[in-house]
Amino acid sequence: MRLSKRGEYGLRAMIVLAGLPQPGAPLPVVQIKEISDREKIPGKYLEQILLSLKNAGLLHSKMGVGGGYYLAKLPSEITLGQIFRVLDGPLAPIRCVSQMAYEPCGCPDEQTCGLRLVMGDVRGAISSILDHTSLADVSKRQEAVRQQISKQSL
Amino acid sequence: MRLSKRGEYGLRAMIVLAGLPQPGAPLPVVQIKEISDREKIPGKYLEQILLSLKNAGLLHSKMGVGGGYYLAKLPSEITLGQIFRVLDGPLAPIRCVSQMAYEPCGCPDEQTCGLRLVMGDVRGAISSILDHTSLADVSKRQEAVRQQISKQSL
DNA sequence: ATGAATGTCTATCAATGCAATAGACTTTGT
DNA sequence: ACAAAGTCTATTGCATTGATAGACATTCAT
Repeated sequence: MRLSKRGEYGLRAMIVLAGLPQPGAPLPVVQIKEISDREKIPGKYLEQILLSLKNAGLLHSKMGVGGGYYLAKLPSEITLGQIFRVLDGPLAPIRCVSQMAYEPCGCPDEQTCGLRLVMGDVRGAISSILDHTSLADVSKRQEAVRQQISKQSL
Repeated sequence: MRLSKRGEYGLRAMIVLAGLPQPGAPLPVVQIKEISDREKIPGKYLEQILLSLKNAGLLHSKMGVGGGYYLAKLPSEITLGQIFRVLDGPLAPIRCVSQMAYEPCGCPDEQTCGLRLVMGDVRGAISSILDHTSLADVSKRQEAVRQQISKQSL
């Protein structure tokens, strides 16, 4: 049940983009290099990943001096599920329970297939997290943890 | 978030083993060929899979004429999580949230890493299903669905 | 207009893992 | 002794993954 490096890097990058201290301007534009340094991700690889995310409509970019990437929507409007699907495909562990990419699996009877019943639950559980957690939720949660920690250290 | 064929075949096979109509004898012994025919799994591949499951202590076997495989414990004592881990490794999407195979992931601060917080939830959700669903639970559920269906057809 | 800074695009590569196949070997029952 | 099962190890083809490379396009400052 593994998240690929592609997916991992992409999610990390989007979380950084969403969490960066916003300068007065409405659009915090960040360069690839800034993100790859911060998160220790190979720059050239991250390049491809951000490009995919851009082509999927989750990021916008600006070329040239002072350019970089910025979120295409508000952090509260981008879910981790959207990001994941762009980079790693369907959430479902097995295609016959996928909502976005269903395909029959050839078992004798799909309706009563035990594996399918359980994997349907798993897909649902994963989706209920990733499709209902936005980048804004992640930032909030990080902040909450930070406060928790500073409270304990008193 | 994909289940490998190995994992899929192994889970299917174990579910079959657990669900087979039990002849009077305490141990329903089933041959590889029987399972591979029923579930349309390449026989030689299934062989390796069942062997792994045996070496992991989830199956027992009997060689020679009239031999085959049978569950090493009661269906209620074998969880899908156990089977999954033997064939596909840790449940966690990312190693830094794995209970069985933890490894640091090198992010700046693990405690406040947004990705880690969310993937921890995902791991928990998957585990709460697979580690709390036994082969007996699967059989019960299949039976329930069958009854549901026959009720509707009236 | 020029040049530097940035993103865009496509190709390529090595390594790995996956799915499957093959075949020789061992044990057991009759 | 033979046939029916599981055991074990090697091999193979193929796709995917993670990464690197380099030529190209756009933008801005001067």
